[in-house]
Amino acid sequence: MAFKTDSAKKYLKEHDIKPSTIRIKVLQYLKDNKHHPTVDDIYKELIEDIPTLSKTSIYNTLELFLGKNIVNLVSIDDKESRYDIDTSAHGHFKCKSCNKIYDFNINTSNLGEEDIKGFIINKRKIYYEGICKDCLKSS
Amino acid sequence: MAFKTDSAKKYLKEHDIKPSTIRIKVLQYLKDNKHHPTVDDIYKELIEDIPTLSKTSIYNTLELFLGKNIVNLVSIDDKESRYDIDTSAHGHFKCKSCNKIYDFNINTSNLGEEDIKGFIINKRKIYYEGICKDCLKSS
DNA sequence: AATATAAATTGTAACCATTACAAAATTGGA
DNA sequence: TCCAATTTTGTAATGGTTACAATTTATATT
Ligand SMILES: [Mn+2]
Ligand SMILES: [Mn+2]
Ligand SMILES: [Zn+2]
Ligand SMILES: [Zn+2]
Repeated sequence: MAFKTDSAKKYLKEHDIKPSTIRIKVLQYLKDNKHHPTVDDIYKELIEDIPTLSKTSIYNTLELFLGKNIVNLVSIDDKESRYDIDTSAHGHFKCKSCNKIYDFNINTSNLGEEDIKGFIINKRKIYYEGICKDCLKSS
Repeated sequence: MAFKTDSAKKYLKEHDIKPSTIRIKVLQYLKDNKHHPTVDDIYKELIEDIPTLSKTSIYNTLELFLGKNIVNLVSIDDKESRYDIDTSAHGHFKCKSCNKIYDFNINTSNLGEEDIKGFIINKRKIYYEGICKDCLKSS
């Protein structure tokens, strides 16, 4: 637990979120596990600490976080949603072999957005898929 | 029906797909309706022609088309999958107001993919969301 | 402290797109 | 025509997500 409870409380308050027990724990989990976890990943970990935890609470919390823009939804997986506490602009690469999701930096400024000039762009989602270096090496 | 039956047959054969009745109809629909339809969109239209049509057949056909790389999956909508017969490299913009999905050209060559150098990239999916020009005008 | 009110959390059922799978229908060749 | 392979259908199951009312917890008031 690298991300301390006090930091979590402060962070939530700064983003206009009342720091409840579950919100603090979810935020800590996201800050400590930046590997784009699913709802189930988070639930399975937190149920250890909070035996009464409901999966609905994880959904509620993430929905709240999304609304406050402190997490981003990563829909690179067709089955279940993933969540990313890193809201800086970056792309995601999913390896079809090991299923790992890699972050990579992007430079959208010269991507070329002439066709949608005059549109308001709120979110840019960049999803790549293929085979990662590690998997290529071991084959 | 701009895309003729004979052209559809030829196209399917060229891509190693046996041209069955349903496959031909689905391909024609996709060629004539490039607005990224859902399974239900396709089903609702084709059921008019083929009263015995099963929705499973649409799923089967699209799964086959995906495997043969003649359609792309567009996952910009969180609820249901969309399909695109245009497999050329382009991005998708979804307007949160009118829900229309726009195509736009991209230039991934200067997007910056240094972080995943050495990876095999099979697919690039670029999803934007925001408000389109038309919706901005009428508000 | 006790009470009242609001907010957070839980539990359960429903939703619904997608998948699994076996039965039925169709196709094409011998 | 007969047979086997392929295609298509119908139905049930799956599973992530959502709706929502009940319960619990936090906060404010007296
Ligand atoms: Mn990320
Ligand atoms: Mn498109
Ligand atoms: Zn890999
Ligand atoms: Zn619009």
